[in-house]
Amino acid sequence: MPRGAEKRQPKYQRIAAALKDGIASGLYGPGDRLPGESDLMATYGVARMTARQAFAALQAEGLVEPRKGAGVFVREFKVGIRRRGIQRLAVEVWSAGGSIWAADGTGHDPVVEFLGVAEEPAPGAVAQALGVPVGAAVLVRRRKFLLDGRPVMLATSYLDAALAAGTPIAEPDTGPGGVYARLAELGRKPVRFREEVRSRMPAPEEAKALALGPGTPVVLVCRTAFDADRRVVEVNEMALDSAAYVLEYEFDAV
Amino acid sequence: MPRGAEKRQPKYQRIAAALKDGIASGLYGPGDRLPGESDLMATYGVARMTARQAFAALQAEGLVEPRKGAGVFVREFKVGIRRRGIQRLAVEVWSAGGSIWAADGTGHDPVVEFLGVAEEPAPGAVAQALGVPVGAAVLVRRRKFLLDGRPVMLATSYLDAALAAGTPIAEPDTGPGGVYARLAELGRKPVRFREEVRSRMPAPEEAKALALGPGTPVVLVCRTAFDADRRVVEVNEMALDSAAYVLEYEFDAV
DNA sequence: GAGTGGTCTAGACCACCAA
DNA sequence: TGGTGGTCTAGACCACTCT
Repeated sequence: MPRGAEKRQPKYQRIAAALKDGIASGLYGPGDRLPGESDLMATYGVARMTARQAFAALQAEGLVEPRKGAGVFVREFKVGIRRRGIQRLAVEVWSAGGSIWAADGTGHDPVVEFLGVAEEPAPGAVAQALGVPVGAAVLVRRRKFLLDGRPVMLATSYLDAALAAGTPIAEPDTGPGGVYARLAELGRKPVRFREEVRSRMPAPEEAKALALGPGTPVVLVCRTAFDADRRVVEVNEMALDSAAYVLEYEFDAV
Repeated sequence: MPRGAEKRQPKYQRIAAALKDGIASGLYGPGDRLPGESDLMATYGVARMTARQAFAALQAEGLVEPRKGAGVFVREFKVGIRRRGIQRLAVEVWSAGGSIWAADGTGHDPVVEFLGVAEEPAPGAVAQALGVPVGAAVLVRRRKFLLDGRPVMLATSYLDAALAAGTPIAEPDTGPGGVYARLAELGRKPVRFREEVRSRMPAPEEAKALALGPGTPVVLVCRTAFDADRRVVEVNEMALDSAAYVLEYEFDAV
């Protein structure tokens, strides 16, 4: 084999690969502390910035998490919330006054932190979906969901202000069955839903609000609710901690 | 207010924020070149590593993309593929010999790069789902999908080898309607699907195979296909370029 | 108080790209 | 060929955590 043809790989990548092996092999388990920067400097005979680059590569993959003053630790993944996209929105769930979350099978409901409700001018895409003029007032409800004290989702719900103003929908607590039950009482019962799912890296504000470690993407779910006349009654934009969620959609082939 | 209480923000974050403003305001549009490292050093009077840290922060958000020898450029997002999770798997699509992708509305089918088919011992989770003993031979089909020459998805399909071996399913080209049409001919027609959706940062191999820039997550879709007896006939694990895809699920509330 | 990671400096050599 | 980003060194001071 040709001499010196394969050896070209940056030092920091070799160090990162070695650490990754240690994680994969179980030498370092979830929550364990990895060798520190000075350990790597001594072990591999490199400068500190090189050791830091190795850690940066692992952070970018979301495998490790540095803690100031303590060390670098193997990520512990949160318990997955299994979000059953279709069953959870079945009419009987919310029409019976139940929480949509009960269908998610976590065993216990999350804490909802209410961040506010307000009338605001509609963003372009939302206005178009709701069928109101761009800039028209829409009711905006913002909430944060926490499970075991950890934030897992941010949700922003948009409704036609002409429809929802003055109803319990504009209150912090919308009552049993939530917004959908109230919409049904207003004669605008949601009968069909569309969820669009995307993913990207979080903006710094999102990372802070969800307490995301480096290398953790957010999953964006945009749900549109339709009534029997195919009119849009709600648009709900959610940002989920990708380390906390599995989205499940189960359906028949016809 | 307390003196000196607010001014504490690292230089590299201030520089990153200034660049981000430039992107948000349209000063730097998609594909534009940003000021280089030496520009930042001169403009802000910082060392090179500090300027690089600022760029690293933007890369982690997936906003910019460095090109060796050329500069740092604002990311251009790919055209979104709208993947209609439910309609695309309707029986009539593949039973008529059509491509599942035709329902995705991109206007043109992707190129499929066949990476191989083989019998391999089943990974634990797959074996359990397929109802075969752990380590039993399963048929594994690996493919890469490209749109306009760019890779957008990796797919690994698992089937019971006892069922699929010796059939067109074990061939590179499975014929009109694909694997599902062949399963139907074998009396194991898929009638129900479950898709589980996750997201995380890619491993280096995935990033390379999908030509992902830094700061681009992958969306993982694990599809399980059931026949009329609720037996699992296929498990398909897919890794999607999150910058190329929007997943859509539309369903009734009952 | 000792050790950790966070930030920052001031240099260096290299491979790659564009003019 | 000149400028770009990629890698790397050898120091420095700081805030924080742990004990």
